[in-house]
Amino acid sequence: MRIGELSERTGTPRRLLRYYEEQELIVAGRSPNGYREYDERFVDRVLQIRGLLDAGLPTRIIKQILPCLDKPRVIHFADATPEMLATLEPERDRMTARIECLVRNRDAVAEYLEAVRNNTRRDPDTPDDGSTAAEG
DNA sequence: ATTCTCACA
DNA sequence: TGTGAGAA
Repeated sequence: MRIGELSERTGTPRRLLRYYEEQELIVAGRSPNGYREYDERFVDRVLQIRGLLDAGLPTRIIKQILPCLDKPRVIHFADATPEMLATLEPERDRMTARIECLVRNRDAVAEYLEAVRNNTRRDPDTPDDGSTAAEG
């Protein structure tokens, strides 16, 4: 498939797909006319990249771990340099911290929503004549 | 349609 | 990290 189709199927702007290629996150084949050619598995690959990026990982790190994620069943221990592991561990901790932060905020929002629901059980369309100022 | 590069937030 | 514009 060409870049347009991959773009639609991954919800990723074409511009961004080329950017990922420039960052060496993906490598596209080329048609005789110079157009990029992608095969089916790039759909999942791009989705995974988006996920890692969204988790806060820099492209530089993703580039390193992507080959390992590509073949989850057979991890290439030889590629796991001490330097790479040293880089990855802080990233793992950052992800953990991010998750905890999200959980806190989700709970805070949920609590707010709950409180608001309890206070606004009247229909918003109903004119307010002030008779409901004090409740409960 | 697709490609590239330069510049910028 | 991601986008816009111009040109081919």
